[in-house]
Amino acid sequence: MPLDLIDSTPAPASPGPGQPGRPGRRRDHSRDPEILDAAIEVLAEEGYDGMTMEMVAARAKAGKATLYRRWPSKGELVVDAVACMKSRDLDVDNLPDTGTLRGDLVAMIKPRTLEEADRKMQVMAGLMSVLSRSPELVDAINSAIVAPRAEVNRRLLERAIARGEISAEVDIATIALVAPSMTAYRLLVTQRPVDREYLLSIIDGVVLPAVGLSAPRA
Amino acid sequence: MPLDLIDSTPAPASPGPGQPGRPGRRRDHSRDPEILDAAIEVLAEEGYDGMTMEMVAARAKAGKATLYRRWPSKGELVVDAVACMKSRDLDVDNLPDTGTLRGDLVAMIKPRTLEEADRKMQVMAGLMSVLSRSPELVDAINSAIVAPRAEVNRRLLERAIARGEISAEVDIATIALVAPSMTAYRLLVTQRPVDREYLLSIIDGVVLPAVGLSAPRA
DNA sequence: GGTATCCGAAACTGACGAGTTCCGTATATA
DNA sequence: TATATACGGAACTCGTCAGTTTCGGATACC
Repeated sequence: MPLDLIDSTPAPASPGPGQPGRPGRRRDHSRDPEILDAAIEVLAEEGYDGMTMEMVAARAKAGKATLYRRWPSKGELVVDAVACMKSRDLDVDNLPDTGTLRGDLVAMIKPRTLEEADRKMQVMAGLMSVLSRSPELVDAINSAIVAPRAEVNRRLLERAIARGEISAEVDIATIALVAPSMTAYRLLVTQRPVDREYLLSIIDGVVLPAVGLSAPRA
Repeated sequence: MPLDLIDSTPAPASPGPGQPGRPGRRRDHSRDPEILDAAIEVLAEEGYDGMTMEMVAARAKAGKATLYRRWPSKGELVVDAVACMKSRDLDVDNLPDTGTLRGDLVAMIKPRTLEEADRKMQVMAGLMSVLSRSPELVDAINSAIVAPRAEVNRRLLERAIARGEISAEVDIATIALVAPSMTAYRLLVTQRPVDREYLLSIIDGVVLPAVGLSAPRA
């Protein structure tokens, strides 16, 4: 394995879109998203080492040369693809408010969301063994996958405190990690499905009791 | 990637230690443990795809040919190595009893245990991207790494119920997964250390509140 | 001591994949 | 319509690694 995910050279004074020396310099970046999406798909299915540039090119109906015209290496393509994976999902500043913490948490369980989380975790799994050698990949994954999940829960918990539903003494930071951690573990480690039932057992069996609430008609 | 981790042929009617046709058939399996240990080490450091048979052989001070004399393929060596990784650690039927759930949980935090869990998680990470293609690897990992961790917590929780310290209504199965899930997430996904402090925040911030107990002088 | 067997080391084979080069074509500008 | 550019596709180089073969040396058994 050529384990330098990223070439250490700090970018050759980026030429930019309009190059001086020549008049007609047009670079068509319109197909970049297709390529990045293809990379994510292959990554989720095959993992970093299993993914080949040929697979990505084929999936994006592009030539391998085109990939190398845009990204200097497989590693950089992957980092870019992960960084561009930020979800079309719910945004953190505009979460629906059901009036109760349990309602808010349960409202997060939607097929669309589950499916997207699933995909992200597959990508995660495929990159796992490479993470320890690539700080930039760790960063990309953190801001695209890891951070958003905990942030949502943190907001919901803060709101519950604000409305007086739960005590301000609870360890929000840690509790916000419970669901993300347990779903990731379920999916990655034990290889079992994260379905509505499992999520409800986390909410009603762990999170709510931990903040001093109880599930409805237990 | 040659993604047939295991050759599908079901073992050719295992010759066994004493072969009939020939008189002097001796197979020295005394160095198998060294080789398996070496495999685990390399696996933890490089991941499945990064691990080469040459690395394992060198680490075990053995010849590559010797490896292939004992295991038919890299995949089978890895499955075997993982299966033989069951810890020298505390056994599940003989857990120290401190008299309180918190005491029991905190007593599990020992450098020795942390370190071993760490190693296991590194191996886990290295195998992650391969898991989806190898059911036998999933099984091996489950019984060597995953199951024991939750089992310990389940026992401690049952004991707490038995002594009347916590209610029998709590969702033991799910709560027993909290610590394993959160430590795995911390280590694998967020790449931060699982130290005493983090473990205490799980115990005092999530587990104890979830079962209706509270941390000492919060 | 003779013999059979297993050992570690090293050379070898074959496949595969990253990255490069080349070529015929499509397209946008002029 | 002429020209330049980037395109997809295919052929190429080159390193690496799984798995095999070969060999000289050590060791247990007779």
